Amino acid sequence: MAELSEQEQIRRNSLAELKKLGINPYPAPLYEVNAKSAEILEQYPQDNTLFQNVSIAGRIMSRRIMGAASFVELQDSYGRIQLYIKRDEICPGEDKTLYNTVFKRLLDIGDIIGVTGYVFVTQMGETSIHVKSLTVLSKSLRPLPIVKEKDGVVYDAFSDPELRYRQRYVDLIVNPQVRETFVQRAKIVNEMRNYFNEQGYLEVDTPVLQSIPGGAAARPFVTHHNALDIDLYLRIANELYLKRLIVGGFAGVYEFSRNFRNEGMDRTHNPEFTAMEIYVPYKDYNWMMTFTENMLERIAKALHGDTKVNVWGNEIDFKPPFRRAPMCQLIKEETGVDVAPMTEDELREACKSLGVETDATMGKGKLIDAIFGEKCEGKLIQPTFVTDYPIEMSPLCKRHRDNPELTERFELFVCGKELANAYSELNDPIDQLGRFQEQLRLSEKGDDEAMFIDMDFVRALEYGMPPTSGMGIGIDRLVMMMTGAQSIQDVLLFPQMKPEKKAAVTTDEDFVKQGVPAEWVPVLRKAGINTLSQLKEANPNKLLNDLGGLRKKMKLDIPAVKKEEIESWMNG
RNA sequence: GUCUUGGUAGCUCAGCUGGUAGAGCAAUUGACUCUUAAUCAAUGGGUCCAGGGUUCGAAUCCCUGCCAGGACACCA
Repeated sequence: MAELSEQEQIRRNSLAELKKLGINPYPAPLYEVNAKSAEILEQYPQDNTLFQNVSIAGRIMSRRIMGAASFVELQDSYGRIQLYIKRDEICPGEDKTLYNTVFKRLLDIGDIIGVTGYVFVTQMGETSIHVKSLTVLSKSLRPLPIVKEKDGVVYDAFSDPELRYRQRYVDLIVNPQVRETFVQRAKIVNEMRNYFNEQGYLEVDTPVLQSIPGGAAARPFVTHHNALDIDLYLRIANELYLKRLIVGGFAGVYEFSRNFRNEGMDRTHNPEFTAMEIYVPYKDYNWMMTFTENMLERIAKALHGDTKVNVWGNEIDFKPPFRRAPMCQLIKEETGVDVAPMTEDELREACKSLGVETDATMGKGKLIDAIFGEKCEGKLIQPTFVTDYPIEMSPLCKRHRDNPELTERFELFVCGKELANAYSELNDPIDQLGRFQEQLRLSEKGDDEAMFIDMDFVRALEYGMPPTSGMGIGIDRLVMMMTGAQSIQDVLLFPQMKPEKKAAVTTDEDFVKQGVPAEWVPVLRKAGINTLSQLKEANPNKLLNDLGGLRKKMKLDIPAVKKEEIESWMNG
C-alpha cells in the first residue's frame, strides 16, 4: 500500500490498534441521540436546567488537548458544539486507556463519535457539553481539509472548485454554507409544491425517455432501447406530455422535471437541470403573471422573511405587481427604435445601425429577439414580465388576441436573466400542425434548433384542449437567485464534471513482476524511480550508489544489492 | 468552439533573471486540568498534473496533452 500518504497510513494503524483494544471502529447498534447542537446553543442560555442528560453524535472537527483535559468541536447535522472532555470523568477507575490512548492518540479530526454528558458554560462563556462517556462510531481514514475561523474570517478555506464539486461530501463537511444552500433549495421546492397543491393542482410524472424529444428546441441526448430496438431521447422538456394531461381533463398539472440538453456548459448551464412546468386550464397568460408573481413573493418571504432579496449585488424586490411590458415597447424605450411596424429588410437595417449581428437565416422574429437580447435583457434588473413575443419564436404559443404576428407569451426577467417563460397555450390543432411544419422547414434550412413534429400531440389537440395557460421556471436559476449563488454548480449537489483520470501509475506489483524484490520497491521509489521506464533508463552505477546510501540512511535490515541484480531488474 | 489563468505536502499557498523544494495549518513525539485560529518544544511528510524538448543542470524556459476556473461565442 505504498500509494497511501503518511497520514492515511497512520490512521489505518490507529484503526488496527482500536480493534486490538477490542473497540469496534464501525459498530452496528444505533446510537440514541436526544439533542441537537443548534438547539442546545439556543435554549441552554435561556434555561440552564435543560440538557443535563444529553446524548449527541457527530464528527470531530477540531481538538485542543491540554494534558488531562481537552476541548473538541463536534459537528452534527445542525452545527457545532464544544465538548469538554476530562480524563477522570470518562475514565473514573484506574484504567485511563480510553482517554490517554483512544481519545488522545487513536482518534482524529474527522472521526465520528457519540457522547453523553451535561451542558454547562465554560469560563470563557462558551456553551459546552461536559462529557461523561464517549463512543467511537466511525473511524475516518482520510485527513479532512482543516478550515479555521476566527471573528468571521476564514483561514485556509477548502476552496478549490474542482475538489469541492468532485468530492461534494467533503465540501459539505467543512463548508457549512454549502449545506445551507441545499436546505434552501429544498425549501423553495416545498414552498412551490404547497402553493400548487393548495390550489388543487396535481403533481404528475411524465416520461423521461421519449421517442420524440418535444416541447423545446435543443440538442437531445440519444440512447437506445435494446428490447424495442429503437432510439430514445432523454427529455429536453415535458411540455407536450403535460398538455396531453390537460386534454385528459385534469384541473391543473405540474411536474418538477429533470431535463437534459446536449449543449455547452457554463456558469448557468448544466447538461441536466430541473425545470418546473405547470398547466392550468381556462386561464390565460395575464392570469399566469399574477400567479407567478404571487408564487415568487411567497418563496422570498419563506426564505428571507421579506420580499426584498439581495441578488448578485442588486436589491431585488419580489413584491407584486411586477412590471409588465411588451417586448417592442422595451426595445423602443431602450433604443428609440420602433420595431413593431418594420418589414424584415427594415429590421435588418435597424440591427446594422444598432450594431447587432445578424445572419441570413434569421427571420423577422429572430431579428427582433436579437435586438432585445442585445440591448434590453441585461437592463431588466427588477422583476419584469416581457410580453408579446414574435410568432416565429414560439411555435407552441397562442396567437395574440389583438395581433396575429405576436403571441400571448411572457418571459420573466430578473437581474438581466430569464427566469420563467409562459404562454396562453396554443390549442388550435390546425394552427399547431402548421407551426410544426414551419419549424420543419426551418430545420431543413439548417436551423438545428427547430422542433420535431409530434403527431400524437397534434392528435390530442384534435380531441380538444381547453384554453390553458402554462408556465415553466428554471429551478436551478431560481435557487441561484434566491441564495445568491454565482454558479449553477453551487446549487447542484453533483454538477457534471469530466471523469477523473488517474495518471498511469506503476504499482508495487509492476516492480515486483519486473524482478525487483518487494522490500526494495520503497527504496527504489525513494531514489526517485517511480515508473518502469525510469528504471530502464537509469544509470546502474548511480542507482547502486543511491540504493546503498538509502539502505544505510533508512537503516534497512536487508542485504545490500549487487550491481548484477540491478541490471537484471532493468532488463526484466 | 476561441481566448485566458491555474495545477507544488492532507488543505491554503510561497518559490525572483534556471543551480539539490519552503511556510502556516494538519500529522507524529513530548509538556500542559476551562481552551477556542489554544500554546510551547522537537520530528516526519513531495511522481512540483503527464509526456516530450532546450540545457552541464528544469517546479522554473519552450511544445503537446489532461483537468479545472474565468471571459467570449453558441445556446426557446
